[in-house]
Amino acid sequence: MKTYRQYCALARGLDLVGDRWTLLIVRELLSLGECRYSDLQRGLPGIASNLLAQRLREMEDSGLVRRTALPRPAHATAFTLTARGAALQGVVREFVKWGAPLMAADEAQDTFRAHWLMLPLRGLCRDNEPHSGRVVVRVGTVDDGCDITADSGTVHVAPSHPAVDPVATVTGDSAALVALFTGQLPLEASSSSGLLIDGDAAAVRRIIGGMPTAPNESPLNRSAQGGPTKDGGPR
Amino acid sequence: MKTYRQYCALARGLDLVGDRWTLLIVRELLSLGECRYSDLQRGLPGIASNLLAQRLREMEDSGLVRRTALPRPAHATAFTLTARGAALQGVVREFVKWGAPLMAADEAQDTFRAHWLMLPLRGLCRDNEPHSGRVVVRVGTVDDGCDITADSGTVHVAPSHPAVDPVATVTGDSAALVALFTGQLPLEASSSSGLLIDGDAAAVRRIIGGMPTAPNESPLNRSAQGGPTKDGGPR
DNA sequence: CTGGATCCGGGAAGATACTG
DNA sequence: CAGTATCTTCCCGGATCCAG
Repeated sequence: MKTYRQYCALARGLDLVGDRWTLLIVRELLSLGECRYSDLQRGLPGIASNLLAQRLREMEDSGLVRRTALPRPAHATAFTLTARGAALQGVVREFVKWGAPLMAADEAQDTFRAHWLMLPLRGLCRDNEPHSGRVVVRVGTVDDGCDITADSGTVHVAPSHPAVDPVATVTGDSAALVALFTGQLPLEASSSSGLLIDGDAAAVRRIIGGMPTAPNESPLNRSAQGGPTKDGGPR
Repeated sequence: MKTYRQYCALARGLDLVGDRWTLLIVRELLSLGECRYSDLQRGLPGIASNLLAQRLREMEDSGLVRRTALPRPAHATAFTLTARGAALQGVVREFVKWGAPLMAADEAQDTFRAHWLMLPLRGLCRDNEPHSGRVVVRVGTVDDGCDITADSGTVHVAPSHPAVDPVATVTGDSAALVALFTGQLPLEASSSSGLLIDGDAAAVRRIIGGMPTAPNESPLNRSAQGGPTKDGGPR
């Protein structure tokens, strides 16, 4: 992208990550961690192959991404965020918060990947049974999804891992998934709304952020960092 | 911009504000409040006239900007952020924090407007004499700058206003201004660093965030929301 | 004077095919 | 698997012109 040539922190930031697709690449690396080229392609439907290669090169040059060679298979490469790249988390988090209301509109032709829910889910999920032991709930599949681990009050959201055996798996329609985790769709109504809950439904209930949706405010707007938020909400 | 066609809050957010110049227009409206077309042109050096008009139309269509007719002069228009547009403050704030380290590199040919400092300054300034009465320090000029008001512990940063008579005015080299307010340039050294302080230097000292710069962390990285400042946002 | 519209050249993005 | 090559399309940038 052409630089704005403005001595301004916002403009200089946009000089680096304002290009089309760049922030979505950051989303993938922030969610999935270390990625192969083909992982990124799968997580970024619609991107042209040459563009992905070009962006990765630019991001490497500007110190946001690190490229490492994998031992096997041959010609395998891994892409990771540098500390500087990972520092974009705050930007992405605010963007997700701001964009949350846009998820209400259901453009049917939009593609969906279950692992895109990871970033919002990190702010949405709670352990409603802080005195119970470890359970894992999977959203999506092994190939595309995430494992939500609740353990004595803490919650962790990680990419689906084959070695993990979840006690419950939630799959189904994208809009219904969002509605479920934002509390707009009660768990009981899930089966009639394009959602399939396989396994221990109680485990699913345990991790769903239970707060009732205030009018005009999506739960996605809560701080994704947890803790005693003094946040005054969006201004 | 072409939509990403992804059912993801980040992607949908970028569909609306990911276009070139859009977030910089938000910066102007967030800093300055109500703006005329020509105000925006002055604050966005480098933008083509047609592009500014097109962006404003798009932002109006997507509910980020409101256009109102001014009584005089004839055919004068005012552009303002809607609540939804102003809600981008969090995104912009995080972007400014992330971009702060990029201000160290001094690309001499980058243009500079003093009012671009307003957003960072809202997080940077403190009232170091909470028991003193109201003083106003101007950074920049009446035409392009901001008035920093300290009053019994609170700080407000507003666009320069002709009716205001500051007790001190700080002007000078852009990099030196940044260094001064990030605490990297002591006030005493200012005169030899391309900075001109006109008036009551003690008032300037009063509002400068005094913390010594920790290694690897710019003071710009402090939360811009911090403290009990019931900041009502722009305007 | 303010707030645009119009035209055009260059370059970035998009689509697809191909390769070490 | 991880890209490159090539072609097309369309957005951006710069200049100029125009209506109220």
